[in-house]
Amino acid sequence: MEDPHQQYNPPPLTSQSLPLSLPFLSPPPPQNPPPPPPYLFTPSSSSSLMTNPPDLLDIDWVSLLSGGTQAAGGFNHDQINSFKPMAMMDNNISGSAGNTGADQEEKVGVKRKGGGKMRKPAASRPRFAFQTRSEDDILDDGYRWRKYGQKAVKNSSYPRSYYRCTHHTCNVKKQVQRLSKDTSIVMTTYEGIHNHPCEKLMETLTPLLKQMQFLSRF
DNA sequence: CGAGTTTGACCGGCGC
DNA sequence: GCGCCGGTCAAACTCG
Repeated sequence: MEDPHQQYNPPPLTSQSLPLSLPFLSPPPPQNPPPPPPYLFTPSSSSSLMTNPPDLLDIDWVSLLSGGTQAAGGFNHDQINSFKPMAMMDNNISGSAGNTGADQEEKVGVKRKGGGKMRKPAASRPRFAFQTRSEDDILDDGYRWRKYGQKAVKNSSYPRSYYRCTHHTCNVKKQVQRLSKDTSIVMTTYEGIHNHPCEKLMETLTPLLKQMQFLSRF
């Protein structure tokens, strides 16, 4: 099948062209009612989304994304070549069988070996795909991931790797695949929204916070 | 020893 | 119905 990712060839990423809010970087704020979907680029139609995201150009996305240093949980944005918002693409991301969008907690009880896809009807989770120009397949986004699978993909000489967020309450997944057409580019697809703070961010901040708490007692 | 990776098996959806 | 394919599971393995 066609690689749907090829349908959109975003321009090289500049400091002006990153999405405002990324679900895998920003846990949903404690609001009530729940916050709007994390993908803030909401074009009038999904067809225009891929070709010309209109609302992305006047914001310093890199600053927003990186949150300071990479060690503090931001991307190494030098790596980021381009992005493609997948949230509107729903079941279009990969696979002739469509994507699962399956929440594990949505399982219908039956446990079996080898899994297979647990489909979740209609309402799929937000998805984002990034193209990064990097020799490393793994983009350091500040979260911790555990690999749970790897598959050779048709029409691609490189396997696709499957990762899950290691946080016990978090169900975010990502897929990583190097493009066979341009082997310097890695396509990373995120699925879902982290419901916890960035691990590295917390690692960085925790000592600082403790020190602040200690000092504030005086 | 726990956490993470590897890898073959398994499953469901889709096209024919 | 069958085969293909993508996604997931889980046992075995590796690593720190």
